[in-house]
Amino acid sequence: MARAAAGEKKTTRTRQSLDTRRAQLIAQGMAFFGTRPYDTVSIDDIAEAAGISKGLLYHYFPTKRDYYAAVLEAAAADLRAQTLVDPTLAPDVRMRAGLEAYLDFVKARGPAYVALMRGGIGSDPVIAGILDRVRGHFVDMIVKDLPPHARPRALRVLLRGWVGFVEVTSLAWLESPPGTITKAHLIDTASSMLVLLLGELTPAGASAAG
Amino acid sequence: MARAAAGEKKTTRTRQSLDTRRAQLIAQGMAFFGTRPYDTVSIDDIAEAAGISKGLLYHYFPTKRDYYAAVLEAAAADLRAQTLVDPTLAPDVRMRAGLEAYLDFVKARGPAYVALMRGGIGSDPVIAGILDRVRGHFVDMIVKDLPPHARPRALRVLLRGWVGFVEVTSLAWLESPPGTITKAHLIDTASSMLVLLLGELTPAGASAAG
DNA sequence: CGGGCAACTGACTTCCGTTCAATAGCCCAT
DNA sequence: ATGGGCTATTGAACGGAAGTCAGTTGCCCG
Repeated sequence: MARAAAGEKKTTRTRQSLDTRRAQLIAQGMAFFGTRPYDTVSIDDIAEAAGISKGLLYHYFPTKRDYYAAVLEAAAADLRAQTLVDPTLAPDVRMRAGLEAYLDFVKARGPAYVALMRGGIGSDPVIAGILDRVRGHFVDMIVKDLPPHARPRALRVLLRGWVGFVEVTSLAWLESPPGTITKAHLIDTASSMLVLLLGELTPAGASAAG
Repeated sequence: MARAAAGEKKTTRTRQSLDTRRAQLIAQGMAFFGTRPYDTVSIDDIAEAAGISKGLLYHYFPTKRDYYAAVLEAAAADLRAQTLVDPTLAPDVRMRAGLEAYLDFVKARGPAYVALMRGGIGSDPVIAGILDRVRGHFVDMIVKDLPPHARPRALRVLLRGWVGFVEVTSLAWLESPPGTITKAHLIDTASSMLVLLLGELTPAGASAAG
């Protein structure tokens, strides 16, 4: 109601399309949540940085947690998109290409990626689900190239472990001083590990049968 | 001030030693943070469950985050203690024993362990540091048994990855329907992976020399 | 037994997530 | 072009939770 000293930037109210605004807010969220822990980022911070009122954020996301989940989901989609490789390539070449794309992605996004993918809010089922699906996606990519397996579920557990191996080495690589280990070495080792892991599984060597 | 209707349970105030109370609060925190996400647990909840006033909790921990960190640290110490193995055993036997102890621990603690170790508050350096140190501890255990390596830092990055492999497979195992994969199979595979990983490193095979 | 140290309390402040009635930019029918 | 309506947008208000502090009381030690 204080209409007195208007005329300065009262009419700055710019109406945006739903998708545009949503995209802006998600980008804003990536910047914040990639830098600071969830509970230290306030809705006011985000609203101010985005140049909108706090209320508007709730027009797009029902809750702070939902907002965070949306941001994380976007980051996950980004990762998936960035690690797509030409499906016509031979499986082993494709795997190395995917691995390289993954490492490039991690390096390019740096700490923000680390922060987001480390999980944000532990033990929230929705959040954990998003991260699980990212790992599941990579497992799918690998399984797609494999001949049918006698124990698909066991296979998936172990492949998920391999994805964990890649994740953790990536983070360690990112945080290690330069010269500690090369990207090529990482790709070589991860590839070998996958080959060896699959080799462990296909023969009758797997002891735990029945 | 309002001393009027006293006499009921006003004198319930029991004075505890610092260590006792602290231990109680940490146990209480494990129960809460193992079940619910960080930001849905209020100090009031914990205080009420512990039968103390909110103010007292701040007498022991300067901040909710510090409290959380202390709880996580305790959980980590617990894990370390539970996975100690007889150092006189042969290295390979010791490794399998450690692996088994780890899996037993995960199984026994179940979801609470998962929730805590998944990180609670993403991107908080203190929290991340605690989890990093747990992984580092396991890497230390492995490295201790190894002959000196030409590239110790690269070795540690990859061993850290192996620990990640074990972590992720453990969680996948825990959450998978029974019969998916046996503990013995997991131990076999993880052991093989470690042997193979070390085999990849020792020979001149590592392409990326420097 | 009484004095004092430290555990303990509870009320208070501040800040943050969430709600909602009111407002105003933009598109469309006329 | 214009005015009406749909909805993006606002800002103020509410409840609740983190953190503070001056005061209180259990307990040990002389």
